[in-house]
Amino acid sequence: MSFTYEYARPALTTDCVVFGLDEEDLKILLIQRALPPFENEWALPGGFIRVGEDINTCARRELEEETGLKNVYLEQLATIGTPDRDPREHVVTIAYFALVNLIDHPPTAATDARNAAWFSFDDLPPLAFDHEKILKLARERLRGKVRYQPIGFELLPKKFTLTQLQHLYELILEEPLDKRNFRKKVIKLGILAETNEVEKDVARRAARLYRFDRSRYRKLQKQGINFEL
Amino acid sequence: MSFTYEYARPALTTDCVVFGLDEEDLKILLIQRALPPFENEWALPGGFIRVGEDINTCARRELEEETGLKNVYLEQLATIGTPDRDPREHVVTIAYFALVNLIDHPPTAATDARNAAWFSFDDLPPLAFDHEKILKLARERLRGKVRYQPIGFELLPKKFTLTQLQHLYELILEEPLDKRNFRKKVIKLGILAETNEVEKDVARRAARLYRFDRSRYRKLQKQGINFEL
DNA sequence: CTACTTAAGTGTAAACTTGACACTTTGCAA
DNA sequence: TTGCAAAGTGTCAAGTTTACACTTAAGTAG
Repeated sequence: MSFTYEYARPALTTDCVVFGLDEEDLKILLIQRALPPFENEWALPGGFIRVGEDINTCARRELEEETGLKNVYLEQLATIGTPDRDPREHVVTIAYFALVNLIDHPPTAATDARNAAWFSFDDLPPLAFDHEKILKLARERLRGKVRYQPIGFELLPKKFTLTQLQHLYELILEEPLDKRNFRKKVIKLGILAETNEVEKDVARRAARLYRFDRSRYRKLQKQGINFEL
Repeated sequence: MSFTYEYARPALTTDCVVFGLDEEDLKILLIQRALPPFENEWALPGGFIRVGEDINTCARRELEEETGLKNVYLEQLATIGTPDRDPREHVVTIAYFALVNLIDHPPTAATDARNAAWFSFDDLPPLAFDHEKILKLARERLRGKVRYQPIGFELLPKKFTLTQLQHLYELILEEPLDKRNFRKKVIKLGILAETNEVEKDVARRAARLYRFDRSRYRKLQKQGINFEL
């Protein structure tokens, strides 16, 4: 079967930059391509949009098919339509970025048999197409986003310590933050709720666990905050 | 001539929300459709992407073809791909927003023979497709943008008064600002250069004219600012 | 059971920023 | 010359930001 149109059309894809946080680092989820072009090279998960399919649905579908991830936080990043970005033909791609909690979605769960793997942002393999450019764009967006929207719900486990949260911000902003000032500021935002649990299995004083206050978090996500430190 | 593909493809268009500032109001540039669907209705300027054409180039080309505007400030807004947004078939559109100075591009220049016209944002005709939704999205983006990027270069004439600049901010934010505080804040940003000219032909004390310091302006546009008032 | 290690947790003061607020000056026109 | 309309200007109190260091708690090793 084939499809005929009066005018030539570029092909349309979605690609997804998935950020995950583990104990140590901010990571990116990549898949290894099974087919040419760029066979065996690493690439962002993504694929062709089907007619009649909403583009956000497509991004989620491709993500699940290729990496097993679902129900992730997904946001449109940009659309890239440079004519020569795919050697086959003119392919326009809608880039997304996703935030997932690597502790609930550990590397193994996504990796098995699917050839998907998590990479540290600053230890990436060469990437297919212009995916490195898209990845950098996503990285910048994340850095920008953190200044006017709360981030963390999506990347951290349900319960976490203030140190973990600070560490996340330091990874995103790539600068050290002052512990006391960070705590003052983040507590004043009112998005955190103290639990009466503490960390387990640590060879030192255990830190108190917090969780996000979902409704307040969503509200500030809409309103915008001002987070500089 | 026709083009055949193995899989069905959505069509791809660009649409552009053009904001213009005149003495009184923030305006939007619309065109009246010559062909079905939505014949004779008002719509955002835009059209189909050609194979081999970069998408940003397409947005500029369509804007110039339909409205005569060129060399405007253009930024990607979002890509919308709801399958039923066009009654003919699945059309994915890449929405842009543009900022132009209505004093240098007066309505007449764009309107002549082309059926393009400027409308006040809160006095719009019914719009074709989902263009009203796109327009609202652009309006929100503009309101958000103003808080972390300097805006004005693109919308104001070369030389302008502080009152004009304040008026622009009041239009975008839809709230009145305090004159003294506004001036203090905007001057401290360091993006303004005093000229030694004043307004002409006003029946009152003439205000001093300012212009933007281009390099400082661009720098802050990249770095981001924090503008709340 | 003591000492050590490691990170948790906590407060203050100075500098700076924000926000509220009202009167005088200027230039033209009547 | 008087009136009008908008330009232009400063201060103070409240709140925010920033820099900075020691004590507490919990587990581990000797």
